[in-house]
Amino acid sequence: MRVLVVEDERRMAAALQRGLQAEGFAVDLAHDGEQGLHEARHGEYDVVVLDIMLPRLSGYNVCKQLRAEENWVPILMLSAKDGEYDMADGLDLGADDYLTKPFSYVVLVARLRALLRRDSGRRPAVLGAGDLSLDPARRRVLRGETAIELTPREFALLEFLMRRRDEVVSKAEILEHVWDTFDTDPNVVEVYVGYLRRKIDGPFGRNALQTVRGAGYRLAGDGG
Amino acid sequence: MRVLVVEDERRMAAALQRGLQAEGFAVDLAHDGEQGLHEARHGEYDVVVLDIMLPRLSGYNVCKQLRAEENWVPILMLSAKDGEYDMADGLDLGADDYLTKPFSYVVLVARLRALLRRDSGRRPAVLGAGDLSLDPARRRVLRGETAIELTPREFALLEFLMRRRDEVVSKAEILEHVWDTFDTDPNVVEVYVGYLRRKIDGPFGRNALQTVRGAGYRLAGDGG
DNA sequence: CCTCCTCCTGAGACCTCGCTGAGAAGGCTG
DNA sequence: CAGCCTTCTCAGCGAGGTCTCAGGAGGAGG
Repeated sequence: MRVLVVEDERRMAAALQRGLQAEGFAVDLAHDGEQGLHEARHGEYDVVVLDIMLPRLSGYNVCKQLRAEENWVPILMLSAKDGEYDMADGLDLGADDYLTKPFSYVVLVARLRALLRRDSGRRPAVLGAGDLSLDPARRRVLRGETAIELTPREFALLEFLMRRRDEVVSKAEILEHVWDTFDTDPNVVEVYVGYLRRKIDGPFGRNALQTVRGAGYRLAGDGG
Repeated sequence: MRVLVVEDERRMAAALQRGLQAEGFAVDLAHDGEQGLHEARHGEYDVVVLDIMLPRLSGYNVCKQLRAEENWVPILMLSAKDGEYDMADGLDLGADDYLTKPFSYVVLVARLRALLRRDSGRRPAVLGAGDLSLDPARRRVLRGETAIELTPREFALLEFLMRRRDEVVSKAEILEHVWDTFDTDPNVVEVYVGYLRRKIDGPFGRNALQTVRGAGYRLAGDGG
């Protein structure tokens, strides 16, 4: 899941970046309104966290501009408590949610998750593929009744594949969303696909995670 | 435990915040009905204290709206003595308890604790996990028959984990709910988990409080 | 059948995360 | 003020997780 954080205050931006990355998000930063608008337009983000008080172009205007361009990426606005802007205005302009500073970090994460859930047509809380199931909130994976232990990286990879089950996803795409880089050796994806297979395919070789030569990987919707 | 206080009168709001914080609650404020509704919807509160007389949207309507949305967070209503609304109306609308102003601060805390204890009537007064039990009201912890002495911080941590037993909770979440901060060094959580383990795992090493590397901690429902 | 290329995998280096003991700081009690 | 308790910080360590590398299997194309 890719998040764009538009925030001029460096310390706050860095703290958000670290925190969200720890939660498994891929985080990009923009430090003023113009840069933020540019990134939001061209990057493919699942959600944007947008401060209101920004140099060059206020978050208020960034939001207005994006909506005017028919860009409906979910936006969560941040405002200072005594801000000159009323938060209700923010919602009127097309923001999906707002938080007042100082806000709690866990609340931010919870609301981001809520936005992501809402946006994609009320995704079920638990992802499934055949008798394979993954619960992002509880961070749990089951094959039938038995739990499967995954490392953080393995979990992020499986979650990404399950969200796009039956689709072929390229290694570049996987690197971008799960590793948050694009110039890394794609071999690391192969290695982790290998790890995952050993864990999710169970004793008698299913084939949940298929290789599509020259194109990428596909997670079979029936779980193999 | 997180509390949302919706109260427009600044002095009263500030007093409640200070007082409840001293009791170990994490307190957020909202100053009008709309803001309160918004916060209650999106924040993850364990209980909401809701004044009836509010600008923009009455507490009465906030409560009605929340219940209409299937949001069952425990609500304690506050009303002025001569209010136009009857408390019975409040309870009809789905509030869980009410207090008439002027109320005694001690009574307020007691009722909040009561609400948390029953958690809208679905949870027992005493939290349990195997032969581990914790009584929030009496501030007492037992492993089987033998009492365990905990410091306030240790107790708060264990209570939080027991309320969410079997779930994986991140260090950030723990910091948020038990320490009421989010940019603190997470090491303090590790240290306190260590303290707790030494006290609750007993002489021959159970494993009630499990580490989920890269994700957080889980309190096993069977007590280890 | 041979060659090229993609993908798989075991080994191992490296680094991060979580645990722990030591102890400083602050508050409360006697 | 001394002694005790609680909270929190810090630094070192060990285990576990991540990633790189190189060799090999096997499909695709000639």
